[in-house]
Amino acid sequence: MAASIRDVAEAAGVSVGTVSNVLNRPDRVSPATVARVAQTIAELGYVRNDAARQLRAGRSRTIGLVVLDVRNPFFTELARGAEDRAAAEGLSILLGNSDDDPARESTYLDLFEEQRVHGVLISPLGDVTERLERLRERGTPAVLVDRRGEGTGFSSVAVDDVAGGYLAVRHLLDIGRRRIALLAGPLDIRQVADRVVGARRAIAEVSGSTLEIVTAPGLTVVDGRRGGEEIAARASTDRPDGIFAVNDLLAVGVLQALVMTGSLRVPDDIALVGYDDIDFASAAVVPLTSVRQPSQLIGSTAVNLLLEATADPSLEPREVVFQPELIVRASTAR
Amino acid sequence: MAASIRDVAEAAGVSVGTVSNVLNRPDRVSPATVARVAQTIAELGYVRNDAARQLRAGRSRTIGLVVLDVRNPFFTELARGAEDRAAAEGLSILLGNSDDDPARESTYLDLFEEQRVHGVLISPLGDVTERLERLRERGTPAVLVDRRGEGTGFSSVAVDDVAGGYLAVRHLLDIGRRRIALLAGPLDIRQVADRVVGARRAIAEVSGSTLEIVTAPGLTVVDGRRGGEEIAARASTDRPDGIFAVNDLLAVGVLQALVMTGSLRVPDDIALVGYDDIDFASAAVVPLTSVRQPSQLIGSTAVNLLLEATADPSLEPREVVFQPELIVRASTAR
DNA sequence: GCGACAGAATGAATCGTTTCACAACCGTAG
DNA sequence: CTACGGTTGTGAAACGATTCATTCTGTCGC
Repeated sequence: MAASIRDVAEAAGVSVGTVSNVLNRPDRVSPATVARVAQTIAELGYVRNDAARQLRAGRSRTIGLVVLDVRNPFFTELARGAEDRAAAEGLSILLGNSDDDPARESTYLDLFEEQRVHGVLISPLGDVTERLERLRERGTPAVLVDRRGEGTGFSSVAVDDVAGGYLAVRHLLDIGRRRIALLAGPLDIRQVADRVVGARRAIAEVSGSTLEIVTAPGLTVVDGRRGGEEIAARASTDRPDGIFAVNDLLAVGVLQALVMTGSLRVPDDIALVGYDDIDFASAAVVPLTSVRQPSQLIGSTAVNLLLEATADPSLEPREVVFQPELIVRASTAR
Repeated sequence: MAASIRDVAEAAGVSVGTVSNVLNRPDRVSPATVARVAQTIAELGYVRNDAARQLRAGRSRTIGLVVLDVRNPFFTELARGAEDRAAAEGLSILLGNSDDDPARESTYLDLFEEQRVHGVLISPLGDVTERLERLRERGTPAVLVDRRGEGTGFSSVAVDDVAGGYLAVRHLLDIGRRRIALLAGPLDIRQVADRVVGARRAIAEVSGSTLEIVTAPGLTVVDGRRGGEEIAARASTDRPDGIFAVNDLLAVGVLQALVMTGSLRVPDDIALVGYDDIDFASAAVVPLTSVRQPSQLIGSTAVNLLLEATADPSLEPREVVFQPELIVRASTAR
């Protein structure tokens, strides 16, 4: 039904090989022939069949990316960074959303394996190193994103969450706050735990400062609101003068709780710092100071590492760690 | 390097055809042979090569989906609905984000065409009907999402935005509000215009009610805040007692502006209705009444229409239109 | 006028799977 | 004992692009 390279060859009066050369190495073909073939391609509406191409090449021109949650702007930005970088190499991104479900993660890896994907970028959930090793034996490299490679033997791109936690709390201390509350999510999430470590480090540097850790069951706005309400209800002597919420959703919740009291002002009574710098952070009632991660850069860097590994599989794995950046807004501005 | 079906056949002492049958129609093979082949497949770590499969089949087992904006929860939910439905048919979803850029949209269509995708779901941006017709001639059906098919000859799945606008304003009238302000985004966005039409219809039904249209330059929280500030600054005689914002981001902005005045209360002084029912709507300072669209259902229905069209390409195109649903929360509760 | 040579074009082999016409085998009914 | 139907299994022919060794063509130098 659809025109194949053979049809084009016949119509243009050349061999299939020549048509292929026009498509892939036009410099090896005389300009006149290139023109003629291009013409018939247009006339016949010929479109290359990627499956045949892949079969011959042994691998596809697609990079598989598995993220924990597509609804999280951090990951969509990351995906965007990866996509743009990949496009520059003529590769495309197949985006999978594991949605915090190991079964879904595994299904995507199966799919990628059957597709003989060019490489895999993954922000791993379950224990996938075994799977990834199998892929590597097959010649498909993998790069971990938003997670240190550590002893896994894979390259990785991550953000220094310890530094991020430090930045946030150090900033609160720098503007004169001393009684800091840290609103954390589940401490078994590595990112959360690291940010707490960083916060402790900052506190240790300033004598007379104290850190109180309040844990929330999740990382949503509602969780944040609960935490904020608890804090707002305290006697003023028992209240912190600075709060670091380990992500922006929590911070937004805290902000809502404080604003609703009508008496506590941000930042005058309590200064507030969030994490992730999502769009909502700058659009909150009181624009939120937050710690920004270079999400697009993480994505593009991950693709770079992947390309490196493709070019030379014997290369030692590399661990790239980016430093987060503090974005100061009204919620901590004096 | 990687084991092929031929290697499996040799190792198991059967023909390639038999291995293929074990994989695709195990009922045609004796149980003993199935077991033996399955065993060697496991031993050799054989994984089917999808490219070869596709080449033979003439089309891939993937559905291409192009959305306007992956960061919009409406579309990620839609994608999720499509994905789940597709998975049930053994198909997977290739997700493309056009990001309001016709060039990106076009690039994705190129990619899908080269991949001989099973079908295309698209929430179109530029004029793509010509492209889609070409795909259809090739045997690749397409379904439009979040947009009426109208005279295009393609099936479509959309939401009745006129009804949505009507629902929102009718609700404000039902709770006794009469001076309604409608905070709109750019009126050349079809969805926005339709919601305005629906709002007018509701107003026309209740004598003594008035509708004032305030247009914002965009659809973000910041735009909403500006609009809200303008309204809050008015003399009380000139102030509406109900506001319908054409999306939740605008509504959140309005809410922030009203709350910040400290004197205007929601819903006592002004009731507020949003649109889309994003997560933030229920998590706002005052939980937001909103109009919900069945996003997952739209996605799964779109896949259904696609499968229909695949099964019988001569079928007349169908237009499915879903009705939105009003979710009442505190921002309008008496 | 001849050989050499570069540039251009050819066409067959190959990638790994599915499919389908056919062969082999087995048990059973006549 | 044979013929027959049904089940299993076989193997070769596609699918469409790329690649590479080979052939062809024309030009140039001597």
